Amino acid sequence: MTDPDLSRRIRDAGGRVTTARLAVLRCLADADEPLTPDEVLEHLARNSDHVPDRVTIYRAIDWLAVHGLVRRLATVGRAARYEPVEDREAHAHFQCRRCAQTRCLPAPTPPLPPLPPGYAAERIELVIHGLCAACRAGDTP
Amino acid sequence: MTDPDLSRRIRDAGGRVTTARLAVLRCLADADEPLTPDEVLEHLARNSDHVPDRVTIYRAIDWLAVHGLVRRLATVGRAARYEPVEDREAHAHFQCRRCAQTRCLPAPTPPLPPLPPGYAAERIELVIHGLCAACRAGDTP
DNA sequence: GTTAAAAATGCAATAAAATGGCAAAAAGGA
DNA sequence: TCCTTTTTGCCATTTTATTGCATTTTTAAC
Repeated sequence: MTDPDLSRRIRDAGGRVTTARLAVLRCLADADEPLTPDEVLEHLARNSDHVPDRVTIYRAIDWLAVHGLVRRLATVGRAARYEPVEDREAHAHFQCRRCAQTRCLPAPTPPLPPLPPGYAAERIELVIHGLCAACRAGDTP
Repeated sequence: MTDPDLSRRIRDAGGRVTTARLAVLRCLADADEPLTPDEVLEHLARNSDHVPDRVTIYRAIDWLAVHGLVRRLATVGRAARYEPVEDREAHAHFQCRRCAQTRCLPAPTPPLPPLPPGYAAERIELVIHGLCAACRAGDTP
């Protein structure tokens, strides 16, 4: 997705197109796995000249999440992870219990189970826990 | 599950049966939804005379998790949530995006999607995101 | 292009959740 | 009961995230 496209998405969501928002969205869109705010910061520190403050990253991600351009995932690790909301959708996430790596897996969304009365479902997430290839190759289970 | 049963599970896992471990396991087993370490502490503070230190709770939960008596869930909120590992298994979790309440839902475990080579799946978790009845009843979406 | 209002950012301080080190206390077998 | 090992409590520290406020940037109007 090109920068003008991303800018447009931000403007359509009713916000100002700022360097930070664009850079964060760009970063998440380019990454092939969900990132933590700190990972986003690292990426920007490596690939941009002007690196936004950590707080700005948090606020940009939060704004993007509230406006539906980005999604916060359920994670087992300590830090939150975010991925861009795109069309490809319908995928699951694998989480390594050793290194906390999180990656996307192609998988159909399972059917929605019945909810208690009054509850409203908005999204369904499938998390596969286990060991990634690298961690399984290394010793200690 | 009775206390002797829980003690037995701890001893069988190869650890000492301590007040803290027993109390934490008891607390998680009695709760009808997954709890955070702080919630466990609150429960114990209300229902016991000797309240273990917060750090002890963390360590007890961790020990129970490492030894398979308790399970850490994937959460969207900041704090980790744990549930006891029992037989009833095969259930999903609903997470309210407003109040962060997490509750168990009866739901079949979906089929395991194909993993990249070298990856090993150990558990599959289904998280339903949405609004609980209470939060939906209250105003602002 | 200026300019002014509104929105976003940077910085410092603070909060929340979790972890590490170490001496004191408790478990469990002899 | 005594001894060894494991666990606990307390304090300090780390990691992750949030808040307040002055300054800067964005954007729309001129």
